[in-house]
Amino acid sequence: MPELPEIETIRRSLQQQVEGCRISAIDIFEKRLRRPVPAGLLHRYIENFVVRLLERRAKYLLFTFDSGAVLIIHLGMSGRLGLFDPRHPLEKHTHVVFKLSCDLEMRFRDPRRFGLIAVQQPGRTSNVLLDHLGVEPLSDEFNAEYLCDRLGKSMRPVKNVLMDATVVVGLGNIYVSEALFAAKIDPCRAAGTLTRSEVDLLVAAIKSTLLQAIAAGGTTLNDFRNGRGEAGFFQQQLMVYQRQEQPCYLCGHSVRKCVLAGRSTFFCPSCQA
DNA sequence: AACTATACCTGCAAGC
DNA sequence: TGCTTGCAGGTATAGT
Repeated sequence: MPELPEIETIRRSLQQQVEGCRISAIDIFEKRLRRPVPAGLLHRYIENFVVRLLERRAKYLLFTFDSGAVLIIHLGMSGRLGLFDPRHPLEKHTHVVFKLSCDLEMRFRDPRRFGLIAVQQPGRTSNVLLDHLGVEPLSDEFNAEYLCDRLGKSMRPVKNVLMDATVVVGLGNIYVSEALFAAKIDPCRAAGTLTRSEVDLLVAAIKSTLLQAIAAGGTTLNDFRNGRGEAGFFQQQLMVYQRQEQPCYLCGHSVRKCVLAGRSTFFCPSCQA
C-alpha cells in the first residue's frame, strides 16, 4: 500500500518502542512472500539480538541489530507492521511475529503477500535489494540539476521517469500524480521537453507534497495504519488522485484519468496543460 | 539500450 | 443473495 510518507510514518511510530528492544522470539506462519522468508538467518542473526537503529531507505524499513545484521522489511501494496499486546488475537494474514523484550509483539501482516522480509548478514555492505536505488527525494542530492540530468532528452512521459526507482525512490502512484499537479505539469509530457524552471518547480513540489503527507501521518485510502494502528489524514488534501470526473479544486475543470506506466494517472487537463 | 507489459496475490466494490 | 469482473498504493523480470 504504502509510499514514502506512509513508510516514514510507520518508522516514526515504531522507533521509540523498538530501538533498544531485544527480539526474544520470532514466529513464522507463512514463508511465501515476494521472496521466501529467510527463517535460518532470522533465527541466527535477529532472534536474541537488540535493535540499535530503525531507519528508512526508499520504501524499505531497515532495522540494524547489535549482531551487525540488518532486518529489511518491505510492505508491498497491502503490508502492515504494527505493535500489539500479545493477548490481542492474531489477525488473518499475519505472517511473521517478532516478540519483543518490552512485552509487545511487532506483527507483519500482508494479505497480498507482495511484501518481503530479508536479512543482510553481519559485515556485508552490498545488498541486491538496495544497491540499484536512486536518490532520496527529501535529500539535497535530489535537486533540479540532478533531475534535469536524469530527464535528459528522454521521450518517456515524465510520470514514468518519476516512478523509476533508479532515478528517485519512494514516489508511488499517489504522490507522483499529486506532485505533478502541484507543479502544473502534464504527466504525459515527454521528460526531455521540461524547461529548467519547470524542473525547479517539480523538485520543490515533490519535496513539499511528501513533507505535507508525512506531517499528516500518511494517506489512508483503504487500510493504511501506522505502527500504533492509527490512520493518516493526507487523503483529505489529495487534489487529483482518484478524483476523475470531479471538478478541479483550483479551476473547476473536470479531473481526468489516464494510464501511464501501466497505472492509473490523475491530472487536471486545464491546470496541467 | 531503453522502455513497457506482465506477473505475483487477496480483498473489495460494482454490476449483473 | 451470490456470482463474476475489474481494480488496488510495488517491484522484478520477461519481452519488444
